[in-house]
Amino acid sequence: MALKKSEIKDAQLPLRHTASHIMAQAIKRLYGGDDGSQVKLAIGPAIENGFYYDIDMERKLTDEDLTAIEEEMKKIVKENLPLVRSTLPRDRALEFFKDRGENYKVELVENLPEDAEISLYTQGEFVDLCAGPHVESTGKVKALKLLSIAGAYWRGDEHNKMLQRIYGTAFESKDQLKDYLHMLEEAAKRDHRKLGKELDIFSLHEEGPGFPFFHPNGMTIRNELLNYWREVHRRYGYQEIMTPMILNRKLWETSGHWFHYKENMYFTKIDEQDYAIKPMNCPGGMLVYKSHPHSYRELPLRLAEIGSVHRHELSGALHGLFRVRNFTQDDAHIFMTPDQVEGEIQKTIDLFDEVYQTFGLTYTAELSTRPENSMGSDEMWEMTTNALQKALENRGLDYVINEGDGAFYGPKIDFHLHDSIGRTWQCGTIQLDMSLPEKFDLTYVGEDGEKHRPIMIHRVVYGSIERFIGILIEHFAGAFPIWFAPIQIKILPITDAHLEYARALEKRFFVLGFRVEVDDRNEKTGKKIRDAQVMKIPYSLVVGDKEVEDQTVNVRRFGKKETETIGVDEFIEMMKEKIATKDREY
RNA sequence: GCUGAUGUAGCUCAGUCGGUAGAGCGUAUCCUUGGUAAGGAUAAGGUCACCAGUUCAAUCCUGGUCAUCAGCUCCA
Repeated sequence: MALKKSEIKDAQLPLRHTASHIMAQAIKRLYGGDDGSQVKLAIGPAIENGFYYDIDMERKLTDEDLTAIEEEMKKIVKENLPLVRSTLPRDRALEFFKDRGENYKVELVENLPEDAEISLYTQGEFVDLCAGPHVESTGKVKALKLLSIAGAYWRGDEHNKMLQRIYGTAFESKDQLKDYLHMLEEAAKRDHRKLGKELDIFSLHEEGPGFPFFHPNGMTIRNELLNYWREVHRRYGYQEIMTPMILNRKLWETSGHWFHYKENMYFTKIDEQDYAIKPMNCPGGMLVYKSHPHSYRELPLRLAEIGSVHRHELSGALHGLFRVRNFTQDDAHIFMTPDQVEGEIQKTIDLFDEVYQTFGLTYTAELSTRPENSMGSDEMWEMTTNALQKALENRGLDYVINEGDGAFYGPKIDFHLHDSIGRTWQCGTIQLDMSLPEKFDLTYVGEDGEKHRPIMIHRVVYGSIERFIGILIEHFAGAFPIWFAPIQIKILPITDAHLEYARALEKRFFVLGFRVEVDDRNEKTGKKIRDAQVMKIPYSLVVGDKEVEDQTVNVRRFGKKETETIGVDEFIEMMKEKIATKDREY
């Protein structure tokens, strides 16, 4: 089933839209001066979880102002003002907003067609340009909260003036608001930057902004994810390659990056010649393909590369592991004949599906089609876009179509993962590329003995290992499945009389490849249990007189209060089983 | 990069209306040998992000730089 992006509507939309008008009205009342002209309104739409309004005023709003505005808004709700729709011809509307000094509204109206009827909504003394829809009166907004103040460019263009944007949210009932605020709290608790520090997974330093440092715990996660990745890709017929980090300017000129991606690249010189640090793996992959002639019999050729890339992202865009300047793509380039496209895309979707399911992540796919400034023939676009669409439909996936959102070199499918608290993350993508095979003059020899141009796709499943780890930290709230938990087992001897037994167990587990530690500190059991729980370690094994005598362990699973005494062999079998099946339950 | 905010011990934070700082956790040592979320004592730890300026004196005031945070823009 395909759905166009513009068709997705939120039931809370009218309510939140009205809330944004109420906020604008409150701000006008508080800071607008006698005629309201000291506050100029830009736009104020409803968004996914709330609403915002962009305003232009001298005074810089503070958190205290936010509280005052919220109070004023509650008054307006109490006044229960009806929202009345009216229309004006375009020239009258222009005059109306010019009189009030609302120059942003004037600009908005000017962009509407000459013969347009302009719709306005009035509530009490407040009138706003607006297409609606709204709820019938301000009293319907039963629960509202203002969340933050931030800067935003007029019309989203960084060359324009920066306005003040106030974010808020609104619901039909107080309970819904409470649930939403609770979800925000839960999200803050799971923040991978916080957990990454607490669980000693990674760190960031002033000495390298955007260049994450992975600690031993982080490397365990990384390596387990990559081991799994390699196992899956081997099964799906991929071969792994590695290409250099630094390559000559000539290559980047051929690929086009030297001209189109320069602001995002890092450069260096070797023997007086220009080199660039790779921001993408593709050009290197092209050289591998080109290193010898290919027959149609070799296709599809799937070359995978776990490649570390560097991109100079804007300083303000950096965000924990989600947005960094050095990240690792689980890249692959697949070269194929035109009639292999559909089947190969299907196979790729299967691979993605398998990987995401392993982590208990559901997803939605988005198909992005031809943009305005694109290269390649109409036939090629049609053929490739159809192939992507058919592959999606053959797999029975629900997907969203983003008209005109593809890359200039080809259509693409993006995979948006849904985490355990309902947020979505773009990770995997399958992009068709009609440009690079052309630029690098890639060929294969067909059945007819002639040279042909292969079709190529780029694809990543994890997207960026760094970002994916960040998502997993938040998805599991740091309580990872056994198979990639940094420490799987903590052995807690009750007194040092039991240390010898604990050490013997540790050795046995270590030999089996389990990640195990003994808490040999001079602390009470309660303290050791607490610390193991804080570190979210899957299994705490308490060993005392009873366990030594019976050769057992007392197992406490993370997050559970009850314990269970089982034989050591039984515990080992359970561990092996959970690891082998990548079980997400403890 | 832009707008706004923030930067004090390893972590989380308090504090000084200008006279070089404190708590809890963590760490070390000692006592305690304790059965499922924090046993006790003592100690070590800070150029108060960095660089200038004002001042008899700056962690505190002013300016700049860097980093982080909330957004915008951009994106894996």
